Amino acid sequence: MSDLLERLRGRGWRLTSQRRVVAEVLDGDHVHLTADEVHARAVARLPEISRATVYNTLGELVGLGEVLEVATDGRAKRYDPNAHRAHQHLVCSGCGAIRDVHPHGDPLAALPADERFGFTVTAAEITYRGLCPDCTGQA
Amino acid sequence: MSDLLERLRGRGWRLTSQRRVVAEVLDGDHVHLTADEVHARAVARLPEISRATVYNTLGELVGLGEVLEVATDGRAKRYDPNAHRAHQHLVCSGCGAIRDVHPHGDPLAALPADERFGFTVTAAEITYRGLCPDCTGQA
DNA sequence: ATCCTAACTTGGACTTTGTCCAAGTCAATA
DNA sequence: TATTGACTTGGACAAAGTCCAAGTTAGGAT
Ligand SMILES: [Mn+2]
Ligand SMILES: [Mn+2]
Ligand SMILES: [Zn+2]
Ligand SMILES: [Zn+2]
Repeated sequence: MSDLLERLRGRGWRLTSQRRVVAEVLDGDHVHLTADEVHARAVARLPEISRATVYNTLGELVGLGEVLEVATDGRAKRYDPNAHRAHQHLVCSGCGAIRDVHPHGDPLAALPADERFGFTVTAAEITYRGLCPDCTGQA
Repeated sequence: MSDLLERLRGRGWRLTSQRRVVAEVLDGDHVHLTADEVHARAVARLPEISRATVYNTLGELVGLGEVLEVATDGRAKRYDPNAHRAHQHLVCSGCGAIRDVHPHGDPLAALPADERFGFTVTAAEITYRGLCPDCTGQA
């Protein structure tokens, strides 16, 4: 993730303390934070950072393909820095926990041509749902 | 969908004009309306129906398994009356159009045991993304 | 080292989507 | 047709996100 800052500089970004902090917060490969969670953690390091800047920066990172937007429920979007290895998500219906998972095969291949209705289909996102070990116990 | 009203009566529902109208609006198998779209169409038939009742009724139908909630973007949830035949969704990234699709194979089968992290996995939702015929033209 | 300025950040107003509640209405049973 | 608990209503409230005018600053130019 530290080379993320390099890549951004290469793209002509001004390296502000705000952007640095957002990048730090997103560090790690199994992180799926909401914008407000990113903001809360950013504030811990840089108390005056605003919500607007967090939203702006996340949006820019998504636009550059450095971060993925994940909408597994109808609630707040989650921001996923693991943008460079294709993966899917396993979500606990009890507590909302999210894990990265790697199903085998190409999910696109399962959609036959006569089910594509003339669309140019470019991606398939799979959300697996179930109960995590903790939530399986207390029904 | 007219037997939906029968099923609901069987479950002890009061058959109010509001619920009847919401059921009528949801009639059809390839409909994916937002709550506000349902409300707008319901108002056309029953001008005094409230947003709260539309939300209540949709929530109840989802709870009964008669309607599915679909969250394909980070925007408003869509309500899908096609709850009795398993299917997935193909979404146009340009205009948001949604089609029901039926990929072959069991999507759950693609997730190996060592990628389940102790979860009891019960469902897999696939969102295929691409451009519809109309949007493929004007880049 | 200092200046300059387009790019960036900020707080708050605003929008969209959805929830909640107290008060009023009505469907269904008797 | 009387009763009553289920249902509906409007509006207040909340969560998630967008937008903007005004202020600040990173980084190139001097
Ligand atoms: Mn992920
Ligand atoms: Mn559908
Ligand atoms: Zn859980
Ligand atoms: Zn389209």
